Amino acid sequence: MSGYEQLLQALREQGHRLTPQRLIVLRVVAEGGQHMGVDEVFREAQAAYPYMDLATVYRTLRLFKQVGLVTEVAIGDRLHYEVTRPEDRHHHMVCRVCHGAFNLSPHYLEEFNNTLVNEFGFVPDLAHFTIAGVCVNCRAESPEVSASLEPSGLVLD
Amino acid sequence: MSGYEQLLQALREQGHRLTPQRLIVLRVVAEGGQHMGVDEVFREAQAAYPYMDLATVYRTLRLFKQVGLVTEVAIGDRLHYEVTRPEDRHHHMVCRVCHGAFNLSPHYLEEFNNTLVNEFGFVPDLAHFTIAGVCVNCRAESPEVSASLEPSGLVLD
DNA sequence: ATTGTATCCGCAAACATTTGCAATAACTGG
DNA sequence: CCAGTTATTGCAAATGTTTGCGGATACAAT
Repeated sequence: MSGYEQLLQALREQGHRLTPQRLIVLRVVAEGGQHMGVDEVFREAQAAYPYMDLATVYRTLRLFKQVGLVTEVAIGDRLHYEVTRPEDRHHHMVCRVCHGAFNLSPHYLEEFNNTLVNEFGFVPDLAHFTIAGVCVNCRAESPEVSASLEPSGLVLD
Repeated sequence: MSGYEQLLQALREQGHRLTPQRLIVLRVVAEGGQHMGVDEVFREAQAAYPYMDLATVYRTLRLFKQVGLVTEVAIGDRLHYEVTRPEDRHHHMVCRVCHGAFNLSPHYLEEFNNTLVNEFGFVPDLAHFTIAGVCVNCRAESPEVSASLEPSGLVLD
């Protein structure tokens, strides 16, 4: 058993089945490198297996996300996916001006996490999350942007 | 000029027009009290003005969100809206088990905000944001939930 | 008031995502 | 290795959301 099958074994332990379609989707997302949109995943998956259905891609990505195999990132109102690598857990800072994505070490959220647990007994899902804002570069180029726009809400499922 | 028109004046200052449809949508969201879904807003708005169109509701809510008049909250994968009241800014903690929504004072995020600005020059949109997790009650009832599920990603636009 | 102009609306069509269902195939236990 | 059980798939239809466009209308300037 090599490559991604190892990852997928985690699925079986949660009562899910290891199908060729799922293997394909995971490989596509993994090899896609950069964050991939649903349509991109579908195209590549279909190339590898012509009968692949869009609904299957949606269902598979949702499953992977629930199980934690992939991480969902919203970049410029489109959803993207990347495989979750336990060794380099990180959060994303996405610039709403240039749509650039930056990584953020989990360390910065630990304190916040502890506060919520201690004060409210609320255990937040902080494993991978994305935070919108304006990056240094874009602030430098157009200083008014960061002040003018009322920020949109931060959302998760 | 009474009530919500005052709020809507902010629109005009940003070059948008103050239409009766927008007035209605804002009033519906405001009087809806609790976070309202798109369909609920549509139904009530249509009751007040039969020609109201779903597309208009979508467009209006998107505009209001951009301008900061309303805040978008994701509760159990459905989007909900509430009017932004400058006096009681707060964040949301949404339980992924019971879908209950709890308010969180901005105070808890200040430190985090400062860290991002100082360390990375990244100015996050933290005005209203939602964080998923498991609340005290649900943790008490089914202790395994909070541990078993790999959390889903946190997402924003 | 009247007119001009760009925004906005309502409608319909496009696009995106989810769901129901019957057939298929993965896993389990014998 | 085989049969039974149940999750999963592919397809099609339902549902949710966005977009194009011509006509309507809010706002500004006369």
